[in-house]
Amino acid sequence: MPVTVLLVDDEPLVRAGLRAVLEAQPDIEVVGEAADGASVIPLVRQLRPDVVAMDVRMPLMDGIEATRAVLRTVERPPKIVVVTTFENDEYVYEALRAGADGFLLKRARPAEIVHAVRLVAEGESLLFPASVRQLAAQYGDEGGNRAARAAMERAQLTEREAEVLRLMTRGLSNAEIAARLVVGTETVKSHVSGVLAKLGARDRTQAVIVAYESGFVAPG
Amino acid sequence: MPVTVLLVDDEPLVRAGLRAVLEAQPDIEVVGEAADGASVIPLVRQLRPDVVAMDVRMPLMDGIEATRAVLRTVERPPKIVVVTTFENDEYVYEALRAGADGFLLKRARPAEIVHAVRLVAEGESLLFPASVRQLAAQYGDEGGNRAARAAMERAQLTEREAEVLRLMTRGLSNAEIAARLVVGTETVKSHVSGVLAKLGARDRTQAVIVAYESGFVAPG
DNA sequence: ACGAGCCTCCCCCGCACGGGGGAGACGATC
DNA sequence: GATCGTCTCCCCCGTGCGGGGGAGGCTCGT
Repeated sequence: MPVTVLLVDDEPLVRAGLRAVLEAQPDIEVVGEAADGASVIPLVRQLRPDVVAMDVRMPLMDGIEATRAVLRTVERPPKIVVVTTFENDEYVYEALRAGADGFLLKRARPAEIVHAVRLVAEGESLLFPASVRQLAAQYGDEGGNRAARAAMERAQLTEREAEVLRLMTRGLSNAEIAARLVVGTETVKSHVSGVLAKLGARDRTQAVIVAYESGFVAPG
Repeated sequence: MPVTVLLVDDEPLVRAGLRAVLEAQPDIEVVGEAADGASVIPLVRQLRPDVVAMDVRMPLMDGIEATRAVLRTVERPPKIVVVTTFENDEYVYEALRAGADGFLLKRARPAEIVHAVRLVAEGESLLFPASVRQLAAQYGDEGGNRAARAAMERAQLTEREAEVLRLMTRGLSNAEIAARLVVGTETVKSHVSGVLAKLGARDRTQAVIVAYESGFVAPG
């Protein structure tokens, strides 16, 4: 069975572009389109797509609220890929926090867009795909994954969270961090959860990766 | 209660040096010395030290075998710090695989030696301590943790293990790696275990750290 | 023909991890 | 005084993770 996709973008041109790219694939099928976030939920219920490609900046209801709404109200919700123009779009981060499964740059090459859709359909996170890394390098990012760096910058970790993250990047367990900071393990878990949520990471390993990619810690 | 330490080194001079450094601390007590690996086990049973500072290169029984023997035959075994002269001592890696809790360079500054003993006594791993990082940088290591790099070089990962590690550094879970490589999750677990053992890492997070520190993967 | 190494998959098991809640204390801000 | 954010700690709960075994098939080299 093909991967079914619902496109959500206020610009018809973008929708057409995405449709052309995706429909060129035999295993991907665009089952619907929406021009604003408000019409997403009924369409999702009706069409039950595997993946929703959602613009972040839209009139009426933006991609963040739409993502939240879909995940909250639809059972067995689709995977949501946030589509954006800029790496440094602060809305992307909010959308990821809201539960989106990844993000996609509009200027990405067709093959990368297709790849991204397939990956999230398989249930993978798109926070650190090789394609994004290459893309970042391609557009003149010298050292450090721009996406990861943006995630860190806008994460606004508290002092304590930053300290916990630093210890995570040293390979310490929650219990070890607790001992080091002279607090309870529950407290550390609390901070770790905050770090994961703010970085859009699924587990401590991904958080450490973001830390390295963003330059929060430097190897060597 | 103070941290009790057993010194194991064939050179009396080194033992004296370690003793002098450690005994200068009010919370650390050297409870015994051994000149070779063979006499370690009875001494550990008798003295029940918190930490054993063990040379890797010794006559009769080297630090690797001694480490293995202690961990296998003694219940509630002490923490074991492997003492070595060179970062690139291949025996160190073997000792870590055998279950040692960390390693220590003989040319480390006294404060760092003391720090290391305290840390392992607290139950922390000494694979990635800041002191070692600083030390590596101090001795002209440009970019990349020398210890981590040495670990990677001598790990001799198989092709499959290297591929799995690469996917780990992209933040993928075992199930996701399995899907990507089209194998079972049990297979992935098997490879992950191999990677962890060979790198001397406790969990996938530490493995990813070693990968970054060694230059196995480069951020950006 | 035999062993060595690698890849593959299986079992059982304990536990750290992370999600989802809630809650009290403190300081800053309004 | 009230509100907000931070830090601290607590509960329950599911599961991914990693250790410990084992085992079969494969290729390669002797």
